[in-house]
Order: sequence, then structure tokens, then C-alpha cells
Amino acid sequence: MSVRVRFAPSPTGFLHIGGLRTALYNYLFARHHGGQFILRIEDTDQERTVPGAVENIIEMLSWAGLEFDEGPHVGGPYGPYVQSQRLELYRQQAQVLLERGAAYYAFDTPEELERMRARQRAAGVAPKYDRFSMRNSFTLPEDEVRRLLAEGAPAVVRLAVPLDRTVSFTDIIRGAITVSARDLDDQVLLKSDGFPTYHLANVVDDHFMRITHVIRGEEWIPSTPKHVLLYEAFGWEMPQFAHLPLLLNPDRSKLSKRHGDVAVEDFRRQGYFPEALVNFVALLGWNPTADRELFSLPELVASFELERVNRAAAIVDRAKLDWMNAQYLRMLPLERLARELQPWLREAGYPEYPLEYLQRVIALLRERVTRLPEILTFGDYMFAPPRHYDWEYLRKYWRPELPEWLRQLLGELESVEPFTAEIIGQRVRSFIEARGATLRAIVHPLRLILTGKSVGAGMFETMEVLGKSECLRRLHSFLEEQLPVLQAQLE
RNA sequence: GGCGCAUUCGUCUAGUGGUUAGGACACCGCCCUCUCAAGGCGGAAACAGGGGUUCGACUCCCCUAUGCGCUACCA
Repeated sequence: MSVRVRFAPSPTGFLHIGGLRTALYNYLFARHHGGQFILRIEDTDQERTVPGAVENIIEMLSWAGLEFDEGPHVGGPYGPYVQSQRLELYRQQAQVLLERGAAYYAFDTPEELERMRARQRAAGVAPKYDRFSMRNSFTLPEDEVRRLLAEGAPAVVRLAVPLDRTVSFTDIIRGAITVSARDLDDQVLLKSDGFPTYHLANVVDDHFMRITHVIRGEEWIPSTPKHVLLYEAFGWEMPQFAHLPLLLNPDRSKLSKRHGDVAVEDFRRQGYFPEALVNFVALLGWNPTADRELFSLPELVASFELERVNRAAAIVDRAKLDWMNAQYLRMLPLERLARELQPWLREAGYPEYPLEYLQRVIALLRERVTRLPEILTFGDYMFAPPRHYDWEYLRKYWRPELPEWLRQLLGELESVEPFTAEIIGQRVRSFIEARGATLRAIVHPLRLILTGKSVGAGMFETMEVLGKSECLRRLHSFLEEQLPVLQAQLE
């Protein structure tokens, strides 16, 4: 049978990197085995559903390069892929359970349930639905149950967990997991608003959508035995389970916004490459070899093995993501980078520049930044003349003869042809040697004048990209406007 | 509290009874150098603790500790 897996988020907010990793592992597993990767929206909680969340999830996954074979946005033979559109199916299946005695009606109000829990807390016992003291099919006479239902009294359907037995399943990543049914709650399956809970909807959908492997977060381990019970009650073949280790904040707490950005969208907005983010999260909890860090999506697909997924939770380390992104920044083709830089340039309010120029700028600066848009701040002088100068830096290299040298150098540079780093370098070197000074004595002031900064790429390379006329213009205007101010300050 | 899952350098990890416990990020040092990076070379850095099993445990079993998860008419 062909592998079919699903990513089944509930649309309660933006897709975060934990969700991205779950989706990714499902995707990798499906593609590795030539199976199907399905998106299913689990919107059974009306209260928590947020508008736009589905769109965000789909958009982010698509940005990351994960394409679905079936889902609400692409259709498929087992739809609809949104749970709120499958209510009738869940109702029918709940009925099946009811008829088989695997489930029962309960009529307790929220207040009654709260009192029950309070009693249990006071008695020091684990909070758990007490089938025999509450108002349900077990305690109420049959005709009373019928009457309540006929009256339309608020009712839920609960799972009738067997009283004394053991429930176990095999997890691909963790091996055998066994729990006592005594520790399982009579979970609500169908809520009084007619919506199913996760447990019912999930099992029913996985069955009817022919899901073969359930790959999801570790937080689902405790409810899996209930799902096992449901499969048994329905008489359905069980999928295989694989529970992924959690992703954690640096302080080992569950991943959250408090510790910085966790939404995939945040990373995109900051200019991380999808390739880098995918590569990064793929290696959080799984490693194909350990002697290599950089993998393309097809390479990940080729080597992915669920059996090799780790059991322990992983802390998200931004520094490593930064390193990885910087690696991609250095190896991605310049044509693409130039194209991607354009929107950032526009956003920052800079004029349009030819792609060819952007490529040269990126080639010059990319190994000095970690994210593409940083080119705009690190190398702002490539797009506009410097407005602020690092005066401290110039002061360090100041000498009385400097103004004169600069004037002479201006004339010297005018005759440099072609204006390439090599020729510029030769001329500047011989210029400064003739005056018995070191190269740094002139390069640093020059850098300050042309870029406004103390750091940057090689000076001569920078000048070449900037172009002769721009260099001369900046040098000239510095001598005319800034230098007198500086000299006044120095005296 | 109950139940469950987990535990190799600060972090991500390799390792499946015999290794000088390997790699990567971050950190430190040196080299290169017009600055900053990048790059090269080197350094520091780990098997949670205790019992077993075994000729031999990071590897297998048990206990403890710690962390995390679940304990809803949320997923």
C-alpha cells in the first residue's frame, strides 16, 4: 500500500517552526517513499479558529517548498479536507460507537464537571470523568436518556474506556508504549455543539483518508491510547505512529514567542532563505550522517528515515540558523539574489538599480553579512552617498599632509583607466609609496570618505563597483564640504 | 498529584558492547590581511548519578535525579 501522510494543523494562528518541522518530516517521509502528502485543516474548535490562519499556513509551507498532493487548496479524492465541512461524517461515526457500546451520552453541565474535579482535587485523586456518579447513560434510566435527547438537552458523546485492561501501541521512533486504561479519561468525542473533538475527528479522518502513518508532535503521545481504543472499537486497521520530539526555547521551555520569533513568517520577513530554514529545522531531531550540515530539499528527501529521528527534544539555536543562512547566501546564484534584493531595496526607499549592478554589489558584500537584506544596511553606501561619517575612524588616521594627498590622489584617480580594482590598487600603492607612507595611511581615510564607514569589502574592489565617476564625485565633495568642517574641529 | 516521554561538549548531533567518544554552530588563539568578514590551522568543551548484566559498558536492564509533555465539551 502506498504511503499516505498528512499535516493536520488547527488554524489557531501563524505557522511556527515547530509546525514547519512536523510538516517537513511528513513531506520528507512521503516523498522518500513515493507516497502522498496531504493537508487537513482541523478546525473543530470554533472559538479558537482565527481568520487567515489557513491561508498563512498554506502560504508559508509553499514558500518553504513543501507542495501538497491533496488538501483544501488543491482538492483530492478524499475531501473535503476541512473538518468543519465533515460534521455529518463524525456524527454518523459517533452513532456507530454508541450502538456498539463503545461510547455513551453524558449530560453534565460545565458547572457539574467543575464540582466533580473540585471534589477529586480535595480527595487527592487524579481528575478524571467519573462515569458512575455523573449524569449519563450509565447512571440515568434508559427512558430518561431518551427523553433528554428528544428534548434537545445539551449532550456530549464520551468514549467508554474499558475499565481494566492495558492499551499499547508501537511508535516508530520510541518503540512500544503501554498504559493502563485506568489512567485514560472517558474523553468527549462529540461536543454539545455537534462538533467532534480532536480525537474523534482525527481517527475518523485518518481512516477515511487512508492515512498510513501518523507523524505528529510528542504532545500527542498521551492521547494515542485513546485513539487506539477508537480504532479497535471501529474495527479499523491502525496507522503507524511516529511521535516527533518537541522543539524548545533556549531555556528548555516549550517553543514560544516570548523568546524571539518563532513564526515562519517572521523568518521570511527577516530575510532568511527558505532553503536555510528548511535545512535548519530538518536537522533539529534528525541527522542523516553527522559529517555534513548542508542539504537541499531533494537531498533531505533521499536520505530521510523516520527510524533515525531522535527521541529527545531539541533547542532551537538561532546562531546555527544564522550560520546556515550565511552559507546559502554565499552559494545561491547571484541572479536570484539580485532579483530578491529588489523588493528590499524598494521597501528601504532606494531608487531602482540595474540587476547587473546589484549582482556586483552582492558578490562584493555577501560574505560579510548573514541575511540578504543586510546588504542594504551594511552596504548602504553602494546605493547612496554616505550621509554620516565615522569621524573617530578618520581621526585615528589623520595626519597634516592628508588633505594634500587626497587632492593629489583625486587627480591621479581621474586618469585610471580601466577603473578596475587591480589598476586602482597599483596606482594607489605607488602613489603612497612615493610619499614614504604605508598603504593603510591612505586606504582607511579613503574608505571613510567613500563609504562613511570603517568596515567593508576590499577598498579597491569597492571602488571598482562604485565606479569611477561616483568615486571622484564623493572624493571631491568631501574635500569641498566635509574637510573644512573637520579641519576646524581638529584645530 | 497521576500518567507518559526523555537524558552524549553551552547548542544541534554521530555513536547501536571493545573508539584517543567524531562532526557542526558558538567561544578562544594563531595565520592571512587596507578594515570587517570569509578562509586556513589549532584549542577548550560531553556520555546526569547509582546499582546491576558482561571478560568489557556511552551503548543492555533497574532505581534515583532532573527536564519536558499530557491530565478540557483546546488542539
